Amino acid sequence: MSALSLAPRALYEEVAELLRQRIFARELAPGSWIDEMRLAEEYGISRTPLREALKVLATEGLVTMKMRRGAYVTEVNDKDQHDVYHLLSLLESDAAGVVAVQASDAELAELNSIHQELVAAVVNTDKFFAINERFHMRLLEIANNRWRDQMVADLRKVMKLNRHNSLLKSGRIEESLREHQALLDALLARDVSASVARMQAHFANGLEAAG
Amino acid sequence: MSALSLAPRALYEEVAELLRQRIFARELAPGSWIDEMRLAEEYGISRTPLREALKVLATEGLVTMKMRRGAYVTEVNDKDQHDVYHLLSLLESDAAGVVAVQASDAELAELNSIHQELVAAVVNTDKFFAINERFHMRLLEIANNRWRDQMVADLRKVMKLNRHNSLLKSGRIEESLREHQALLDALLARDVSASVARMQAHFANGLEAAG
DNA sequence: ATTCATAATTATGAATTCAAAATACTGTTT
DNA sequence: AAACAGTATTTTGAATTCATAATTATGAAT
Repeated sequence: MSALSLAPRALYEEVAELLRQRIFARELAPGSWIDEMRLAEEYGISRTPLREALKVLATEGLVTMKMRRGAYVTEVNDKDQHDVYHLLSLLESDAAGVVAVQASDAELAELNSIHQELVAAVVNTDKFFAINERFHMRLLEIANNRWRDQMVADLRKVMKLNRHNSLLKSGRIEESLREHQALLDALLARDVSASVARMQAHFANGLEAAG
Repeated sequence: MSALSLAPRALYEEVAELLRQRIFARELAPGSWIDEMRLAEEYGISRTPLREALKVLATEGLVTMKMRRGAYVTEVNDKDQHDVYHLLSLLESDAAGVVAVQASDAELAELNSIHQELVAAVVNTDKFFAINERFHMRLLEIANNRWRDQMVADLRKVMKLNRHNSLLKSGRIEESLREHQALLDALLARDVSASVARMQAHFANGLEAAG
């Protein structure tokens, strides 16, 4: 009904983001059919940009196109969940190794400062999650590989499809904090293999918690 | 002009594949503008499925969409080349480790038999390349992670954008064969860390050759 | 001749229209 | 009541049309 805000991004990008949010919120449930006409009308747009957005989501893996029967929200089973998590662990721990070697002192100091924020936010779960996310993202940025950034972003999106989506269980805050501290120590010591190992351990524990 | 063959795949997929081939063949050169109307007319289709295909390629990283000025073939600089290669090495060496653990004896035997074909094809460069590709692909399949398969496929596409695109220089055939042999030995011994290391070495040498 | 303003052209982004396939519905037969 | 055939409706996929932004061409002024 209501028109979308004037887009600095292309309309199909805007729509893709809206659909992602609805998929992550499970408003569009895994396995369910996506009603193009209904959504186009709801957003007050034509099917054309909506279908373009669906094709983008299909390439990202969030949506599955079935020939002559439209788009469906991808169902992510336990094995998929495990496989994706494995790749995230691989990519992010490699990034940690790169950061240990390549980061400037200023960049390491910045990671350290984000970590201090994390320590301070230990009482506030939501804030902790947000800062934790920022720490991981900033580490990736510092590792400076836009292709990995893209892949990690896509994989994290897929992880969000799962009900047990959080990469960080609320019961593990203190434990997670210790793991972060260990990672940071390794980074500041510029110890590559230790940095990789600490990040791997962080992920290994996270998966266990996620079941 | 001439219509496309009746598609078992969706038309936009078909078109995406045709465009990929033209991009890899540098008929559509890096940095160049993609003329929608011209291509649509050439393929005898409308702009609609062509534009859908372009959005898919944009999500894959082969094409860059510029707001209100259309699609451009992505330019891959030396750093991109290096970054992508790094990720391929990471993903495929991890896959080798997984295969060392998880593969059945029959699957390892199959890899061994492909390797024997490789040995036999050492005199025929084109054949060697093809079999080498098959070895890598089969190893990934055995590692059994469809998300990694997709990522590796996309990264290999990006590698092809570069002029020095081959993952295997012709001067390195014998050397490459020795690396494969070492990898296979590690796999057959089910030695995970050795398998990972051998695959990493294989990639490290390949990049050096690629300059 | 060069710069600038304006008009004409072209290309993009998105809506609309259309054809064909898939699905749902209806009524009949057993 | 269940199964089926045939029809109507819905939905997809793709072509066409349309509005607007960007580019190019034209011409006037310096």
